[in-house]
Amino acid sequence: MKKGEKTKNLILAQSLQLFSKNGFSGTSVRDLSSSVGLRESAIYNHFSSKKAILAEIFEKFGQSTAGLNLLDDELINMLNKPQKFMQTFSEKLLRKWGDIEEIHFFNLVLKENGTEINGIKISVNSLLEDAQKVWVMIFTEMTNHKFIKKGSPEIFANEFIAPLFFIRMKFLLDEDNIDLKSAIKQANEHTEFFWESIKR
Amino acid sequence: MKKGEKTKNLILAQSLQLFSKNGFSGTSVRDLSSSVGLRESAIYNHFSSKKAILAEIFEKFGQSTAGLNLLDDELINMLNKPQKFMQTFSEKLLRKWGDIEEIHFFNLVLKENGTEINGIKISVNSLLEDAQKVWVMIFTEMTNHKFIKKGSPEIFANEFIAPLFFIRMKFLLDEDNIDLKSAIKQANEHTEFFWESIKR
DNA sequence: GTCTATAAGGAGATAGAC
DNA sequence: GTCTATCTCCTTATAGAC
Repeated sequence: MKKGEKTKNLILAQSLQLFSKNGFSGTSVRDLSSSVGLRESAIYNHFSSKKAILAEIFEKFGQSTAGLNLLDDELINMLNKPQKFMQTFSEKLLRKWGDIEEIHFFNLVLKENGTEINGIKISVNSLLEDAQKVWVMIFTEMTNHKFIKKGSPEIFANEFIAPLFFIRMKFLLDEDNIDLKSAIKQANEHTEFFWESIKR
Repeated sequence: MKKGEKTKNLILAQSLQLFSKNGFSGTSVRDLSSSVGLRESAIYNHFSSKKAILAEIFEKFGQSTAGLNLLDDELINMLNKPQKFMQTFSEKLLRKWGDIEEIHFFNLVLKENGTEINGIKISVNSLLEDAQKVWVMIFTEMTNHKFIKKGSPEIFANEFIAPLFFIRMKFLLDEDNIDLKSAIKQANEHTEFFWESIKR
């Protein structure tokens, strides 16, 4: 990181927090600068406009990984034990979702859903669809290797992911009431229930 | 409805639409009045403040029914046919969710999640929890009457509702891309899949 | 890179005529 | 109930000194 980027990153971090709490329109450059400890005008030394800050937040956090980065070797080697695989993955995913920056970003996406930024529409849907695609792949693989029973990988993916998103909304949305423990517990219950439906 | 309430209701309707699209902070009284066809000051003849409009929107739409009002006699008499019951209910629920005012209100709740209004916190969670409670009751009933297999009604409720919310987010969130047909199709697939897990 | 000062317009809200 | 006119404060953003 360049030396001069320190303040810029501080502005980005504070912006993410404030935007996620009060929305883009609900946050003034004044709010923002005072939370960083600068004057308003100093902000414009790092960003050309308020909207440019939002754009850069989405550049930084916006490339949804849909949990793809969680698929390390340890997990891949578990593909032949689907229940263990799903349980391990869920827990990793929820821990990632429980991270304060992830929570802020998710809240921001919910608040700014539909807003256009640099010609790209902010969309909750894209988050859901990305996750779905990954799991269609995984269940296709599992079906091909006969680790699970025959069936539509699309339906399997929906049925597996939907409750995880539900859990995220219930336990990992309000930063003052993060309940990772309950989230993981409920995810385990889900995986167990789901496994009964897809085991051979 | 009183005679003088006509304009007031028009203001409420337009506000719901604009707030849901641009957020509360992103909508000015000016935007609002011009969309109604009045001057700003005329708004204050019906509401004491901009915030009072938001409050009244939540009074009008806010009492989540969680689908309770969908439980008519026709449905209640189907309790002994759980699959048919769930399928009929889902379709009714999705049709309700596909209503343009419901979509606007849901988007508003997502945008203003966490905002306090008259001391009450706007919360997506309360929507989820309300729905969950209703279905815990239903599955308890079904279990007691041995229409479905033994199991935790709470888990059954989560597993049944979560995919419906997922479907709502996917097909009934963006008012310019409402896809009720796909929503109902996917809900039927879900019900069928879920039924296999809970039938005796 | 941050400061002070300032521009130019938008915000919510009120007063009083019709 | 709606209008015109107006108030006061806040908003994003820029200019130029240090």
